[in-house]
Amino acid sequence: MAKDRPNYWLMKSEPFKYSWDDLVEEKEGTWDGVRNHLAKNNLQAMKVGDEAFFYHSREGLEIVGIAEITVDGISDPTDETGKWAAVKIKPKRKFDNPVTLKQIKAEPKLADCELVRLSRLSVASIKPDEWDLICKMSES
DNA sequence: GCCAACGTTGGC
DNA sequence: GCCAACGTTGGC
Repeated sequence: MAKDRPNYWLMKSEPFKYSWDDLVEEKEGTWDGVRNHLAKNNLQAMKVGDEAFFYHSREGLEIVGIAEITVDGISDPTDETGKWAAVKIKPKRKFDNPVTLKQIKAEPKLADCELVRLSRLSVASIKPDEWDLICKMSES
């Protein structure tokens, strides 16, 4: 348990559509509405216990906290064709200091992460060392 | 509000 | 199967 690290992800949401506070209020939220194949692949690769950064796009442009996957591999309830995937998440920890996109771009080690490279991808994967670094950045 | 990047669609 | 046109997304 201790040595096996979960997978790490980054989930983007527009705060006026679905914000971190909305998730906290709901206690558990379904991450649906994804209509991008790469993002779908990432969603399907998620497992219960994986952790994901919660990122506010368009407004804020910062990672505001960490969510945990509570249910994996469900089909998107908003999709009638049944082709798209979704997961359920719950808030795990809010960052003391949100990590902004500007900070991430200013960090050479994060310059080639999926968030920066594929700015339009709504569900990106995060490497463990990138995860650690961003967590550290949120503490200072 | 603008524009660049990317995905999708449709004509050939 | 290629590629141009178009729509959408997201950073600025």
